Amino acid sequence: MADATRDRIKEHARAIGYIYNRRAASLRTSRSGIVGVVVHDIMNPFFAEILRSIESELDRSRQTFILSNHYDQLEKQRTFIDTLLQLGADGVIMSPAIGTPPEDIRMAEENGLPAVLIARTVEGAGVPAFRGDDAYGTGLATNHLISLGHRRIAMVGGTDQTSTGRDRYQGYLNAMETAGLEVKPHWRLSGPRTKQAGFEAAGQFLAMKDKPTAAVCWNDLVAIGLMNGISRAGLVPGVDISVTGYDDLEEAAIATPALTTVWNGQREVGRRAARVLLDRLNGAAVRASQELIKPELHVRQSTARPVER
Amino acid sequence: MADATRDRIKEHARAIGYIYNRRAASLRTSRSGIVGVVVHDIMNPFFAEILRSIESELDRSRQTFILSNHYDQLEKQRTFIDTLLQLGADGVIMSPAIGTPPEDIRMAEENGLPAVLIARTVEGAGVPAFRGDDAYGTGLATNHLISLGHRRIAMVGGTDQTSTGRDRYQGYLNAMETAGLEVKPHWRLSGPRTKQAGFEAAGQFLAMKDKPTAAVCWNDLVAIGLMNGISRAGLVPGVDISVTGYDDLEEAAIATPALTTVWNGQREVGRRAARVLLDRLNGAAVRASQELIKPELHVRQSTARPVER
DNA sequence: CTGAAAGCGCTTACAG
DNA sequence: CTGAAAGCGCTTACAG
Repeated sequence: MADATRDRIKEHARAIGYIYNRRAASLRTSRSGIVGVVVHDIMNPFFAEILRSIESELDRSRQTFILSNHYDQLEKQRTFIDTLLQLGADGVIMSPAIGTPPEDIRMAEENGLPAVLIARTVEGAGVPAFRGDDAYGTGLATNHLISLGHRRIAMVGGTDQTSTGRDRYQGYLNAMETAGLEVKPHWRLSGPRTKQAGFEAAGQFLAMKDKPTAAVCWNDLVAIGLMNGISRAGLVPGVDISVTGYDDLEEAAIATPALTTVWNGQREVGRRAARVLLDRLNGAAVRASQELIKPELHVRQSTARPVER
Repeated sequence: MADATRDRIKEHARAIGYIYNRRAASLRTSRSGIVGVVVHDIMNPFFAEILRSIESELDRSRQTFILSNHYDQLEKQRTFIDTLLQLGADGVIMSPAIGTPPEDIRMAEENGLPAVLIARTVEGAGVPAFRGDDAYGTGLATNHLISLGHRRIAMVGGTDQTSTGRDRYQGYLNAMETAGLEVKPHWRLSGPRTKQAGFEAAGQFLAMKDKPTAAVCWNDLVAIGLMNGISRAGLVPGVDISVTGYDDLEEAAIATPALTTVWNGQREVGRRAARVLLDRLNGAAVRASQELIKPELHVRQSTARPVER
């Protein structure tokens, strides 16, 4: 049958309500047109912004994408990868759950499910990874506070269990040490990663002896929560306590006070990850590249010279 | 082959790396284990909370769910429904895009894709719908402000193009009229549905002549944005201007000031929608029921007696 | 160039 | 109870 004829038939078929059966096609061609995306939590605006750019990139190539949260539970992540394998998905973009062994990713790859990592890295996975240069980013924030005259600076939120967590803390440490400033262990309030947790950390922060005059926060959510908690306690964030965020979410600019933060290139991360995966689907060779996107400091109203009262 | 034997073989097969091919199974059984969920914007925390409860409900029945945004574009919604049909999805839970004709939903149903609506209704679609009682909810907020002594009350955000928009405005109108209060048309600032838009609406709000002393907002995002804008202008939300939200997002309680808002039962909406869909998949008959979840007023710090200065 | 047949990996109805 | 065969709806390699 000639192509033109086939096209005409298909067009007519569609008009009268024919539905193309992708399962059958996929069974035959072993191409499903499905790409999986799994992150810690899609409701987190940081991932939400990445997802939006992945979405627009995949849309363009008419790939359907399946989204899932793993909530940092390896088991949930494994179930999802299993599902993708069973559905014959063409690839997966993932922000690996804490503790993901490289074998999990290699297993996917060996079963024909190419993977691309975002936001976090897995040592030895041998697949492309896209994320921001976290150490450099918190360095920017810390140096900014130091240059304003702050000497006692806390780091609020995050965990040492992820590469991102270690890198961000390291950037803060390096900046403090380079400036010859003391770093007290109890100035590290690790844990918080949400607005709620940042809000709750305010009490702990304000109760510290040698109370810091500034806080480098894990992300914008923690920073905004912390600022809310500081306000609730009757102090003025951006005046009494300087606060920096991380990510530069859309929300950072309209917070009160407007948040000084580090732009993390989430659009860029999503776009590039999607493109590399699409390239791989079209037969390009894997390069286990580690692309670091250079963050930028966006100074707004939440940081100022320290006020000694 | 006996069941026990089959099970033993399957178990062994899995152990040595066998991957079950769901496409093949689905082709044969015409059951795919996939449920589609399409909403205006999954990044909106209101939907995010609904999605979380849908997720936990579907997880329990081992259904995979595919998520998509339609951004209120009918074309995107149609493409997604097409995709679901092609993949042989078992059902769809949707918050219909503005202007969705009942035929779109009937088409899905006729092709074996049962639908359940959330948050919005489509007249004549003949499928179950779950949402809050919006008119009642904004009535609660408006009456609360009236009882505090407010006489000039604005309504900020939302659109008349959705059933929800019309219902919420109607609830406000009814409450005002029942109390014998005047409603000026320019007190309705329609449009805003995001934090950003609420923030931008503050200028317009504060510039009104006969400036209202309180604002009933479309949702929590608009309310928080508006409060940020009011703060930025040097006024104190919750003192100079009372503000109510809608939805009672997790964020409402930690906003500054803590937001008085209307709990909208999003968990409940998601849970029930998922259950009814699962029931339908298991052969239960459709009932085109319209379940209204009763909202509740949660009073916090963003509302107080009016201050005439 | 055209058309009929094989086969993707399952499940189920059926013959033995 | 067991095992071989048919068939879901596509695509592709192949014979004519």
